[in-house]
Amino acid sequence: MNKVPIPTLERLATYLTALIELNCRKIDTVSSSDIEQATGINAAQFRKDLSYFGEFGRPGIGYDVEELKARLARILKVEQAQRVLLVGAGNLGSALIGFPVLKAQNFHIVAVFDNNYNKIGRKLWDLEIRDIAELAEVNTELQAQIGIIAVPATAAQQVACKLVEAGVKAILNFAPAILRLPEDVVVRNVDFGQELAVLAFHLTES
Amino acid sequence: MNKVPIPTLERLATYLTALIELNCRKIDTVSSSDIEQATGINAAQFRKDLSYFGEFGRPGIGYDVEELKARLARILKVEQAQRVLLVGAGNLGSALIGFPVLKAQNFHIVAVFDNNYNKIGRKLWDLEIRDIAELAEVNTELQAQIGIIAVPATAAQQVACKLVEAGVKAILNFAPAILRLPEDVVVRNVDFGQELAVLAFHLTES
DNA sequence: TGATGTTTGTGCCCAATTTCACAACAGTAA
DNA sequence: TTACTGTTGTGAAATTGGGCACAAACATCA
Ligand SMILES: NC(=O)c1ccc[n+]([C@@H]2O[C@H](COP(=O)([O-])OP(=O)(O)OC[C@H]3O[C@@H](n4cnc5c(N)ncnc54)[C@H](O)[C@@H]3O)[C@@H](O)[C@H]2O)c1
Ligand SMILES: NC(=O)c1ccc[n+]([C@@H]2O[C@H](COP(=O)([O-])OP(=O)(O)OC[C@H]3O[C@@H](n4cnc5c(N)ncnc54)[C@H](O)[C@@H]3O)[C@@H](O)[C@H]2O)c1
Repeated sequence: MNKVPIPTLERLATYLTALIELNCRKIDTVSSSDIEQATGINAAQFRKDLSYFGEFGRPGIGYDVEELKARLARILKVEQAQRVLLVGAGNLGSALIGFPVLKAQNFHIVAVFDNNYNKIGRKLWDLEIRDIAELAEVNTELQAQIGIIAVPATAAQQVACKLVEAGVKAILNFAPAILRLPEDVVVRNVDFGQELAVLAFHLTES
Repeated sequence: MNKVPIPTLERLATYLTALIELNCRKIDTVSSSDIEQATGINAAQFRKDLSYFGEFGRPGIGYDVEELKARLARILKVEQAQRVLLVGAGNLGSALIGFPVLKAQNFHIVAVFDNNYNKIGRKLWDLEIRDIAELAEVNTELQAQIGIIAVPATAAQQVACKLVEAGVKAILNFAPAILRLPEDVVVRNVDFGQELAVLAFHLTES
């Protein structure tokens, strides 16, 4: 169970989203082909992905939606609310805080930090923007393990270090910068420019 | 040159970003290991990626930054400005419009659409929010080939169809929905919840 | 009970991608 | 010229990931 491919993890999240949806629609059993229908991911792929974590379904029947949902949530560590720190109360940071889907998936942004004294103390939705200098201190109490970086690229490395000092073990980085951090900290980068570039490649000459 | 792996394309965008940066710093020649240094991507990987598109460097010397930058931009179709349509003038849409990095990478958001009559006609930064009903008409003039979907998941499919009708060939979709579109339309999905889930997986029990 | 139809879990193979390793090339210096 | 250092481009090996296909498990119904 130690060697789970990253693509598998990404798909698990997709399955979970689909299951939450199905659960809302009072559907209580699904087959792997139902999942393919709902997510576009190959049914065999789905079964293989699950097989990394044991057995989940019953041959001839399928999967219990409620149970599968619970087990996937457990695997992805979101059975209980995951606390998340956000650094950077700019355009993107504001959008993230006002993004209800995150909470629905059990990721709770519990604090926002910035270094701009015009912003510190103000409210962003229902959260007060705090001084980045207080990050470590605040997190001794909150004990969040996940951090989101939404500051300019030039400040990203510095902010990442502060997050790590504060005990954060996983970082979602929106700044176009590569972060150099200890081995045991997991980083994922999101780069919109990169996404657009891949799209543009497929276009014919304009 | 017909079968370029997607991961290669993603990395090309990263190289280009790094080269723009290096160019600004007046560095005129780089080796593949300099690129590894700057991007974290293995030097051999870099050379192999380039090899899909011909020869770029000189043995013993390295690569001319200016030239490589220009050639990558050409490959990724961003030598000239790429026009982009945005649908959804909400939290995320606003953040995207106020995001200068896109323009620096030559992606120009040239029109914003919404279906909320309280928003239509208002300005978002320097762009006027237009009625989604005008999408096709507006694009007969603009001829944008790329569209961004930043509307709720429930409206995503419908908006996608409208974009395609308007001539868009590539879509960046931020809504957590799977889009069913003609074969010749390229789609990339961005899902923050998924990114966070992959991060959370690596955490120890909280 | 047995026959029939579904659906899972997974061994196995193939395709895609990454990494290695080295010949070929370019410069430099004696 | 020769020797030496540095660096590319690329076949070939290694690794990784995806999907088929089938035995085994379960339900249903006569
Ligand atoms: N706006 C977008 O749609 C978008 C999209 C993708 C990526 N990004 C990236 O996300 C990051 C933020 O983008 P944005 O548009 O929100 O920028 P922004 O300028 O609106 O906000 C950045 C915020 O970070 C704060 N900040 C700067 N340095 C800081 C530091 N050292 N410590 C704490 N806070 C600091 C600023 O005060 C500001 O509030 C950038 O790196 C950008 O490239 C933005
Ligand atoms: N806010 C975020 O940080 C964030 C992050 C990732 C993904 N997303 C996704 O992006 C999408 C937009 O998020 P948001 O936070 O900006 O939401 P939002 O509610 O702030 O904005 C959505 C906008 O879309 C418009 N709209 C709705 N239906 C439409 C239609 N049929 N045609 C045209 N316009 C329509 C609405 O009027 C509104 O202005 C959602 O799918 C969300 O899940 C948001």
